[in-house]
Amino acid sequence: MNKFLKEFKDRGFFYQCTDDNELSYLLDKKKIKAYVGFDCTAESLHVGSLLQIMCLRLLQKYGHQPIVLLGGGTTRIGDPSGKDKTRKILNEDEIEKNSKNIKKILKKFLESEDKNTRPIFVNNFEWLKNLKYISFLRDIGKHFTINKMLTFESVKTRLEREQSLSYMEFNYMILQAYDFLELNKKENCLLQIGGSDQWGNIVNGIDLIKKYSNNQVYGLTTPLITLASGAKMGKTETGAIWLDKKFLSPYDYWQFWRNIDDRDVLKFIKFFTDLSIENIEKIKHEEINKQKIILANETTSMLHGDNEAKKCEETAKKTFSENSLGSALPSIYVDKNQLNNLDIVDLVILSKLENSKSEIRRLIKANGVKINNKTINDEKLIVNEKLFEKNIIKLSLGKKRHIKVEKV
RNA sequence: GGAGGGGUUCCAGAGCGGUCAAAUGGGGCGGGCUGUAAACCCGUUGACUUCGGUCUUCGAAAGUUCGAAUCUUUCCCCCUCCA
Repeated sequence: MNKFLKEFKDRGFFYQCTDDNELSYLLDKKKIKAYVGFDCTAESLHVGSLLQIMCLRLLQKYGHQPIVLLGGGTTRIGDPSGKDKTRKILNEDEIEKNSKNIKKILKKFLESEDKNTRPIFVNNFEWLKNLKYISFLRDIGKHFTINKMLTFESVKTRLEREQSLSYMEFNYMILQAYDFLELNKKENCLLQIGGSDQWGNIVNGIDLIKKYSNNQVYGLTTPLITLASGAKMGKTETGAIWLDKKFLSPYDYWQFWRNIDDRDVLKFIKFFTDLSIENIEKIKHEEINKQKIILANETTSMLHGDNEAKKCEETAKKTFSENSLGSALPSIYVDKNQLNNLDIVDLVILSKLENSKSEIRRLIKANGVKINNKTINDEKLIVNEKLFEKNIIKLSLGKKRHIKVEKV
């Protein structure tokens, strides 16, 4: 088997392929270009997209060139796959802003000195915006049959549940197929990789290319990742695990990985780090918490850099083992003039760790709020100078939520 | 087109005129145990509060009543069966 494909499988990335053997043969024979599409529905990607990013890194490792397709055009339509409702349509400015920011994030993972593996960024709005309806129907539309389109999972479920599917959304799969065709023509892209929910869309593109230009291209999908607890990857109770530090601090990102369920750790090390399979075999025998720290360090340094990852580890050690403060712990700032006018409940509100005063009062009653590691029992405690140590307060909610309060 | 069943707090799901901010389970949060894990145990889980209470919630609106999640009317949405 081709080496890339072998590692792809060894790491657990593999779910389905349109033609295993042929693809393996092709990859042995030449360096190819392969693409993954990213939605621009939010300003940042979250860890739910991380597996796809890792796929592209793996391609680079074996000398292939990744194409990143930003869905600036298709996001204007909205992918109905896996959704039971039409989602709200974003306006053009938002989509533009999102695609720029997403590109910035992806660069952190994919930037390369080698021009043969340097990522090619494209935005499908470039070609979708100029489509002429009549000629599009004649050239592209004729290759699609409604009969077949109706059998696709995304369409079928909507129809079965009598949830409306607009004609606009119905066209999404055609546009995605067209993207592949366009990339095949422009860049000679031969492979599309995506999550298992994208299978239908990918196959459509392959069929279209076959019919349109008689070229053979391939599709490869990754499994849907579920956590040992049964929850979906990337969404926690407190919110999505964003990749942009504007939305989630490196420290919190590090903590997310540090807190992964025991049963998921090795799987995730394979998924989300660059450590070699042989190396991972050795790590297997390490103590579980050490494994988690490796996972957290590797993932954080890939996104935020080595230095930041080290700071996070150090901060975690200080916070949890030494009851002190580390540099990576997120801070909030309190104006000197506000002191004495602020009670403990207000302070927690300011910290954004909680946003309900009732909840904070409840927490205080349950011994869940600490200042400088001392449990607070008085919900009316006034925040004054005395609480600060060198202009800093360590504010804790429960065992895991900590923040620095700095006086300015 | 005809006949029924239903929309309840984050989710599932009870309540069917006052004792209902609404049973129970799940999830979340806090505490305990531990390893910043899982499992388990305990507590808690609408908002605000001067801790006396106050305000908003049971698909939407209007009504009956001293009093409505519970009754009536209209509307919206889902499900099942028959044609």
